[in-house]
Amino acid sequence: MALLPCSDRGLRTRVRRRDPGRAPVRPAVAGPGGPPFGDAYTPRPSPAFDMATLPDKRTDFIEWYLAVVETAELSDKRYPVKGMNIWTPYGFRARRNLDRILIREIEATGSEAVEFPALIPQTEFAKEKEHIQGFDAQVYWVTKGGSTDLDVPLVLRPTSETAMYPVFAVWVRSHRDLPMNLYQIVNTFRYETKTTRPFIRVREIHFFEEHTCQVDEDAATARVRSNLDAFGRMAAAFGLPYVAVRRPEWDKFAGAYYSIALDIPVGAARTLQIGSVHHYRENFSRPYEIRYEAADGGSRYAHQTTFGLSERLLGAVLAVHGDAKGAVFPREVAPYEVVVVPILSATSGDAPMRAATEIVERLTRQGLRVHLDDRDDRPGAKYYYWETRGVPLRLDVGARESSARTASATDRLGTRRTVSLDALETEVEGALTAFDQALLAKARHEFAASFELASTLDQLKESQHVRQLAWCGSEACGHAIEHAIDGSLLGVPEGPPPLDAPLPAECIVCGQRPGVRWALAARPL
RNA sequence: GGGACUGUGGGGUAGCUUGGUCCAUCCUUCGGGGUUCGGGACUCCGAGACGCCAGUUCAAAUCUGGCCAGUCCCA
Repeated sequence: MALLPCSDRGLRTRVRRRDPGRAPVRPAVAGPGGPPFGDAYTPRPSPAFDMATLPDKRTDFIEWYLAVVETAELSDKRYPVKGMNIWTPYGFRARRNLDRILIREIEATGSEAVEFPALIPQTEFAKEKEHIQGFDAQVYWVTKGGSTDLDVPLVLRPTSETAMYPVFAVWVRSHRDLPMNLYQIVNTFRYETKTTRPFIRVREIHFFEEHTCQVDEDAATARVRSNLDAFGRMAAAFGLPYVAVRRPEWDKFAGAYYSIALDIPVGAARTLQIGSVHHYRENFSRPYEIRYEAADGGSRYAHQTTFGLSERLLGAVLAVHGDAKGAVFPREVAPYEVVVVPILSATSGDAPMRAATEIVERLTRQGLRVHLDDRDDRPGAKYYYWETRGVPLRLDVGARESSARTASATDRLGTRRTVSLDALETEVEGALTAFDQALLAKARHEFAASFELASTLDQLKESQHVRQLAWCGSEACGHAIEHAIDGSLLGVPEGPPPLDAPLPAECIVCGQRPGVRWALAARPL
């Protein structure tokens, strides 16, 4: 086979992992002189692998996550540069679906796709002070062309403000040019020094970024709202309950007037930021001279906004929906929505295969992403295989079904039903819709259970959830909260907080200041 | 920026403290044959590794140095 398949032949890896129930295999003592041999050394037990057992999601979240990504073959970690993801055929299918959802929703709000270059001259990159400071430690530099040093070093874009805005300055002339709402989906590069994780923390980021220019602050605020609404529709497609939080001053995007982050709870007491919307006011339009002539003849600076998302959404889908068997995809994200497994035996004849082929053809014509698993393998092996890969719906056709003109449908949450071939299209559609609803309901239930009210500093410290607390808004108290939980003050929720409770009169730290509001705090993943 | 640790077939590992019994163990994977096929089949045959470069030594997966890659901790 010349090309690695994107389906059930799989990549040439099968991941096995240590039985999580086993005692730690590494000796606790490791002297400075090297490996802990001698008396302190206990031989490792021979590894026990069990395909059915992933690490426990509750207790070993990260290990579980990595195992899910590997067994689902969404990514290949065997690349010699840290944090650079390889999109496998199966993973790329998921990524395409991710992009499709983002494109559909953002274009519905009147945004247009563009693409700007990946290399940015140092001179442009350096124009906005806070921005450059925020990214300075994270940029890759291109300093040579061949063996010749470049006159002006080039930055490999960590984000595209500084690539776009010098050009926006040329494009924006009149108030009639506004609003200008543009987005691009490109790769950006950030030199992460912390541990990288597939989809969640990478150095080459598959980045969705919308950049807009508006006539004034109110129009920019309206664009922020519009982005938040659009994100709500995107999140629905991903089946992801989330909370929009206005980040505290010290944690906003470099150069922003304010930042609203989109956070989801994952694992125990952790949160994952899956996107952000920023209001820049004139912070960039002034240094980049993005000015327009207003209706009254005056010259004004544009007010700008940005909206950023990435493949983290895929990580979030895995983190939220995945279970003890592996990945679980909502139908819109799923590489395949339906897999058909013909069940053949010595006595079954070719009727099951004929029925399976008919099903695949009809559902494909219906616009579904369907795959026929006709491998020479046992049915049970195929069931496990597709379950680890998160396929929403599986249709089995054996001798019993084919003679009855039916198929047995099992969704990824375990719901079984029999569908009639006469009404195949509508019944499969119904099963997929029901699956998505059940998945979302499950996610919402877990979302609601992941927050906890903290009324005292002790409660704040001991909570094993995302904390909802009363905060006066001062930076000193904010840092006290962060110190107490060894995490971050995520900020103030936009709209109602996750937990419906009467707002205390006093800040959890200082106990007195006015201006108290609900805030959320957690350890970011 | 400072410190510590790790690197063995495609994946996971044993071997390393005390160099030789290792043309490297086990599980899985991969290729081929046969019997099978309604929840991870069995069997037979075959394939596949000591990160890289030097050094010490009669002898290096094992010791030393450098490099590369990765992980963790502290700033």
